[in-house]
Amino acid sequence: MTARRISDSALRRLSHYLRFLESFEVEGRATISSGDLAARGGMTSAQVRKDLSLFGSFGKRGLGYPVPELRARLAAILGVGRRWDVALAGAGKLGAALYAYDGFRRRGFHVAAVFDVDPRKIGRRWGQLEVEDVAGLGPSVRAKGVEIGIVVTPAEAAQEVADAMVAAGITAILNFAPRKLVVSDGVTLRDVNLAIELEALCFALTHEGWEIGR
Amino acid sequence: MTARRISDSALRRLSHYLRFLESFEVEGRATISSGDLAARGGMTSAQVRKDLSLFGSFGKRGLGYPVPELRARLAAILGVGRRWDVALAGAGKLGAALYAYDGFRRRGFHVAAVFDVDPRKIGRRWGQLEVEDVAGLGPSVRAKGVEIGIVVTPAEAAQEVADAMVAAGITAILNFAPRKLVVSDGVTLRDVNLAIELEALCFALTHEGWEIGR
DNA sequence: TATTGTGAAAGGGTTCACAGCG
DNA sequence: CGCTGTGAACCCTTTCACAATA
Repeated sequence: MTARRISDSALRRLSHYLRFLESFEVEGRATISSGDLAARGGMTSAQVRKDLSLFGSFGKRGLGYPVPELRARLAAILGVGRRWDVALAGAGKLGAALYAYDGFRRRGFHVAAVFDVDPRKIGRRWGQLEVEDVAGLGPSVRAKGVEIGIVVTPAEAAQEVADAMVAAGITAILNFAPRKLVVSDGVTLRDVNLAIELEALCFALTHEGWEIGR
Repeated sequence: MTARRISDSALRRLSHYLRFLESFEVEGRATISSGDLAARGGMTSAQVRKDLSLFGSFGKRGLGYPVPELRARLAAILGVGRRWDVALAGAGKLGAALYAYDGFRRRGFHVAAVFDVDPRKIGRRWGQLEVEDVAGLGPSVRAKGVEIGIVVTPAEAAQEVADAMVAAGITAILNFAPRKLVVSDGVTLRDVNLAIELEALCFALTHEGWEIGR
């Protein structure tokens, strides 16, 4: 166990396992085999075992894995057992949708600040929060101890906002703006790019018979 | 050229190349080398050449690629030169954000129908559209010739809605619901899962020093 | 006996390096 | 000479297969 590297696909699978285990736990299952866990998500049993073995051995040979225990270990591995404070940059429709998204809160993510440039939006109340001027992002983020930034600005503003987040000490950014951002080493950046996903669908529709691989 | 398979990562890169080329074209550049194109997105020149070579040879040795021509070829390869009719299932905040998203329209995606189960939402006007009862999804999608479905329902309703879409002849689905969907062979499914992206950020924050691979 | 944990093999994506050509 | 196109090498991920063991 304890490697220094995990592939993006393996990391995504861990998230899936966690969700599957949560539902198995609700169903009252005490143990589960790698095969049953894999079946739930179209993976293979060997893959499940390899993925888990990156972090230790949690199972019993002949029996499988104890469901509540593995669920707890996975949550700890992913780091989702605690509350995480998030800053939203961009008080537009997408920002509002994310803010209202309930699965967010349920997973321990707490929107601690919302920023925008638009004077008509600044000062508006969002639940307990007030939309702040993006100019004050640095001090506000520092004061609130925010660790995760979400960029939901137009493409043009995204890099500038990301820079401000990094300068304020944020080291994990989720970017929804359709533009490639550059961040310094040590900052984790993930992109959700609607255009790319839609173009992949168009490609599939246009090239019947082609396979889109892992 | 003309393979039968492309990796997901290569396909995503093609989308990036297209966007880079569009901006190079606006800047008035006539030709561009694989190195310059790669530099824009942190890729390598060999990767650019390999990706493009899947579909033909578009460059001139010693010179590079003609910008407008390659842009057009890429757009054709991705299938984004035309209008695509899209159906949105879920008239909630996220659906509304996507509906209003301008990059959408600009890329040729046209929301042709919006569906929901909530009687209070059904019948409401969304621009030119009226929110329809999801019970009538099949006939409506068929009548309008919709080819792409976007699922923005709660997790519980997602599979049922996807099934209805497939039954109505849709073969390309973008799923925003945080749940693994099962679709028949021949249907292309892509997921945008906010929980997974956030958990990946938590993992990175929790495991300083770990690298998250491609 | 059923199932894990894991080396070894296979598969496939990326990088290298260079021949080919404008 | 500069840059593309591509076979070969390399590297990483997935799959296989089996010894270990509850």
